[in-house]
Amino acid sequence: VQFPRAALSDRGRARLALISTRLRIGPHTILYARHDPARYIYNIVDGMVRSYRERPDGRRQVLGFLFGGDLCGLASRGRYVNTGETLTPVTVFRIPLEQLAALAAGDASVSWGLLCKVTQTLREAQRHTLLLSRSYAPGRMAMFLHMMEQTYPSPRGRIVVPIGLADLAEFVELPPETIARTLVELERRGVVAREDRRAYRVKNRRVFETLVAGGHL
Amino acid sequence: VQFPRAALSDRGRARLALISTRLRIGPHTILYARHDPARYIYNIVDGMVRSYRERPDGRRQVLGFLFGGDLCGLASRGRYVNTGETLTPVTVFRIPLEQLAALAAGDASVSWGLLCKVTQTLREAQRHTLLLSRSYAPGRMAMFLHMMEQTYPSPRGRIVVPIGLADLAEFVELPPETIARTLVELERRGVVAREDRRAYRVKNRRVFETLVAGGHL
DNA sequence: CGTACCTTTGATAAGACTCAAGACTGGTGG
DNA sequence: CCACCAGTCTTGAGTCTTATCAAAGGTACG
Repeated sequence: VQFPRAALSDRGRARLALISTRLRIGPHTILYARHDPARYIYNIVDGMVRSYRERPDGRRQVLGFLFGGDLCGLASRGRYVNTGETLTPVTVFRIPLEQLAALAAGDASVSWGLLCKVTQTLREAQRHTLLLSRSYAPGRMAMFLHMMEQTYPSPRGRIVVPIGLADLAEFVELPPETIARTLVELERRGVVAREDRRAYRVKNRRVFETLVAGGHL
Repeated sequence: VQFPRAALSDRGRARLALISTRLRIGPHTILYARHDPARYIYNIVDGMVRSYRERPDGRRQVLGFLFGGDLCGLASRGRYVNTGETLTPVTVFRIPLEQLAALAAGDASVSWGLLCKVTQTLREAQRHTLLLSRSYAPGRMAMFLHMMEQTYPSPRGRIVVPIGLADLAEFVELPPETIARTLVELERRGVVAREDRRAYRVKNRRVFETLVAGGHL
């Protein structure tokens, strides 16, 4: 599937606006929780949200990072399947699920728009799968940076990672120690440079791409 | 998002039937290839399809296994993003993308139906992510069996794995040697038993669940 | 019966995880 | 302005798992 990034019709957009609420939310706030009755879905305008599940051992399994333009709050049989938590300050449109369903059932342009969004989310999920499939830590980190570079564009080749090491660790599914070590290693080898505590720059694009593609240092 | 598994309206279903073609396809056949112009999407009726990408080093990165009821042939900007290949003999509905788009743009029930399918695919992708996030091999294998058990139901607790070791290896992203070793180990510990070359049975459900949940042997 | 492929086993080395301690940061209050 | 504190990040040493290479055992098919 997919599909022109066909915009909503004006009428559809107007109707959506009628039922949705714009909210500003602080960092590290739960938007919705797994197993809770799903009443809203969220369309992110700006900021970074993570979607995760709790594991029996208390650790978190991160399913994805979501950014402006993404939809979150997926549900199955009326319950949220994941938990959504803001990482940075976030602006969202909160859309009541029932009204949305009613709207979408009658307006093809609305359900079409939703379809495009979900499709996009699916592609994100597959990128994440790709990331996890790289078992070599430097490769996985390179892929993460590559992902941030594309998803969260920033001027002049700066790669901004607006989150802490622990959050990052859960996303890439490596212990924080390994992350730190690996970043130091990448820096030592001249592949990337650290501009700022939370910003990097690719110094050797060739080696970087090799790592992303699956090569070893 | 998600959404009653709302059936298509009868009218929508009839229209879909008009434009789609039912095909039977042999095993190990390419349905569609990454980067090719996307002309069709496929609704699987029966059989098993894998969606993958080629890596620069020639190995395959499997994005998912697809079964009856799943939709495949996702595209972006008019090109397939993954390659779809049958593993077993497969029955599919082949639906021309352009006609589908036209239909969905006008018929909310059709685009709604698509939305449900894609949402389901997304959940599958997230299950796969969950699988890969388990870095401990026995845990990953347990999770794979668990997944096959749910997705591909079979009588009396038999877990059928209708594919070869090499294909399996690409899906779970472990070398075939590790798979073999791990399965032998699981058997030796009495967690699962091998009924047949390609069918297993859980012998110790408690330990099995522990592994799925993230515990170690 | 032989051959080709798939699966299993073995030995080795590389890499990642764990636990633990040390450095750094940013923010607080004296 | 400085000292302190809590949290975050980095480094170190050792253990364990897994990847890799190589070869033997099995199986299916001609």
